[in-house]
Amino acid sequence: MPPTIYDIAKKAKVGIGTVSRVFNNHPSVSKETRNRVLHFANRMNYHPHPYARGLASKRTNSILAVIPYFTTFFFIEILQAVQAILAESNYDLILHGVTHPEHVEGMLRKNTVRGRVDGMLFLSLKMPKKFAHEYVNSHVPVVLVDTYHPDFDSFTVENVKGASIATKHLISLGHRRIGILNANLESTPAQERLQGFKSALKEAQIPMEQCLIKHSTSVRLDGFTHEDGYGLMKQFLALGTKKPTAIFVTSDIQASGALQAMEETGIRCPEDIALIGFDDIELARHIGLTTMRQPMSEMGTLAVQRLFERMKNEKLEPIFRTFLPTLVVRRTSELISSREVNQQGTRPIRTVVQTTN
Amino acid sequence: MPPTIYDIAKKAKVGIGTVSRVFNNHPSVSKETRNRVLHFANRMNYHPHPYARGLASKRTNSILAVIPYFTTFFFIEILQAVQAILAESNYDLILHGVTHPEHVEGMLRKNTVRGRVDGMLFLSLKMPKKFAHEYVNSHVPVVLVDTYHPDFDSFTVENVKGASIATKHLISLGHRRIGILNANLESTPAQERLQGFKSALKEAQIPMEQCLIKHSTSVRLDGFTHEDGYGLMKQFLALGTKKPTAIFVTSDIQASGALQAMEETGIRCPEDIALIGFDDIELARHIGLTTMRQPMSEMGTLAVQRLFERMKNEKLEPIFRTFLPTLVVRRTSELISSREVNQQGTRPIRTVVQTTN
DNA sequence: CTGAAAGCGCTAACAC
DNA sequence: GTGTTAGCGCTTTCAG
Repeated sequence: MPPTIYDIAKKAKVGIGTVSRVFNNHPSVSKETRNRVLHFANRMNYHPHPYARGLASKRTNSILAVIPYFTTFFFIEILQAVQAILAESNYDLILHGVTHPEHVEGMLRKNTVRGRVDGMLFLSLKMPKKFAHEYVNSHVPVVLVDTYHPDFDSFTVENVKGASIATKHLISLGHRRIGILNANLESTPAQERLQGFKSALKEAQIPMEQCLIKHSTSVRLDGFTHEDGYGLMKQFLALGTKKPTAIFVTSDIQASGALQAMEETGIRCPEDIALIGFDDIELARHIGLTTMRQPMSEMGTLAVQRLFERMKNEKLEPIFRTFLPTLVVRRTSELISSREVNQQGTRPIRTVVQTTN
Repeated sequence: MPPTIYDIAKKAKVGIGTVSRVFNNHPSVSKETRNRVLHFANRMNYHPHPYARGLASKRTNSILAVIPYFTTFFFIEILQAVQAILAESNYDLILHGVTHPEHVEGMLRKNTVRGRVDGMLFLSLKMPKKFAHEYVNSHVPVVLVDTYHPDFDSFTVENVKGASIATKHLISLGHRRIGILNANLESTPAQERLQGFKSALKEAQIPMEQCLIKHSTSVRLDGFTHEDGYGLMKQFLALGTKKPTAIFVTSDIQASGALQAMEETGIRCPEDIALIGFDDIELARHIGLTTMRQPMSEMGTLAVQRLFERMKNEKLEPIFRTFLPTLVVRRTSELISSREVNQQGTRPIRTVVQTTN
């Protein structure tokens, strides 16, 4: 049986209250008694029981991260940043990957309303109305990432602008027949990226062609998958002479599928069709994919920091912070004419990060 | 203030014990009262407080996963399987990525000894002696994954055999000058894979050449990184005529770096140098890398299942289960002579999984 | 500065 | 079957 506060109180010849104060860094403990308590606590290897503490104090020292599908790179990279900060602050990270959107509500009720955690990071999912209301009233600290709700702090990516920058990049390379390989239009990012794509074309006065606009109808991961990229690219390649010369693909993972389809068909990239992705997951670097980098690590960091602030200060006005993706130029959008050639006649993979305004 | 067991007991005109029994599926509650309780509980949106429950019952309904470096694909894929099972069973997953091995002890003490969790999954880290002893004595359920200790259930990969199979695959393709691009030899998997490599060469009576054996000295992720693969491959390529015709790379992520180095230098794969990796992370499929597949999902699943068993039944004898990696043949080890060529003159990416004995 | 006492919300005997 | 009661280990007044 691990020692309790009583055991160490007895040894140190003090009341349990004093022991408690010591472990909560309460100022009104004499240095002397404090040291004595610490001494015995240490000797007996005492550690406060988190649940007892949680029950009595209503603080749990842990936060909940709710993410869709546990597996995606995007979330992994965000959570990595989150976890780093939490570890420093002695907080636990509880992770809930929701597979079916309809599971969200039950999970929320169980975990947040009943003092399971001190705060919640809610990523990429629609916050149910019912809960939005309840959280605001009951002061449960919530921070949203990659999703928006007026009543909460939100950290989101500027998908529209990002898509527009991506498209303009292709235009600046001289492309005029530009396609978009999109995910499922049910998802907000997919909608926004389509919008950015269209606006860029419009601005450049390039007419839109319906056959160059393709999107996934798959529900799995909202179509942000290798397979969807592969399949849709096959459709593009079947277009014959009406093929685009460049394509904006709405995620790196789809782009990797698209590249595979091209390789199989003998269509070269960027010579025949240039490609630009979205996300800048690690994979993008490995396959030399030009893409729009989302500042995942930064978003994760800022989101937790904000959550901590909110946990300290009940009533902060919600802030809405937005991140602009950055253009990262790699091989799949190299300008053919200016391409560097080395001794062996091959192209080096290199990464150029451009700061966009 | 959320309703407590007292609130709903009052409404339902029963004692709190009865309410408690209802929520713990205790058999001795009449169907009638049970329904009445449930009715009011539902109406008042009652949910038991996890911490109060944990304090009183000594069960927390959550398990801890301790992993090194939060980011690696290998762990992500294992945890994905873990999380899937936990979600079904209504358990919470608490995640601790340890960045510095010396942090392990403090973390362990804080979380497991004091009833923070019901059980622990311990991945890829050395279990400190002190704790091994303590856990066994205090009956804390622990299951190890990708690491071994005689006192606990362990699920590990047969690195030696896997490496041997990989090497034999290259030999069977006709290669005789075979190199190994290894991670940091400090790490156990690196040692074991080197051992398997050597034994396969020996068995085939191929003399070993020191210049074909290279390993990382980097500490970051024990050298299992893209950068290390890139750097070491550059060294191989500098070997000139003494270059190997095939290389066993000890992880997919290193192989991706190696491939990049080859591309930059104009060395073709598999024509000039064939490659085989280890892991079969998602990336491997995307870049057409032949590799040894580790059954990560299966390991994760079996590990939690075993953990659950152990949580139910205090005193089980530790089991030691081992997984044999499977050869997955893709483009980087294609047999040049028998390669399929399609109309466009390009090679299709295809995956062949071979069952090995 | 410190001890005593009253809970936090629930579980688990123990009676009836 | 069901109510009652004593904790689980800690925090937090309230006195002194």
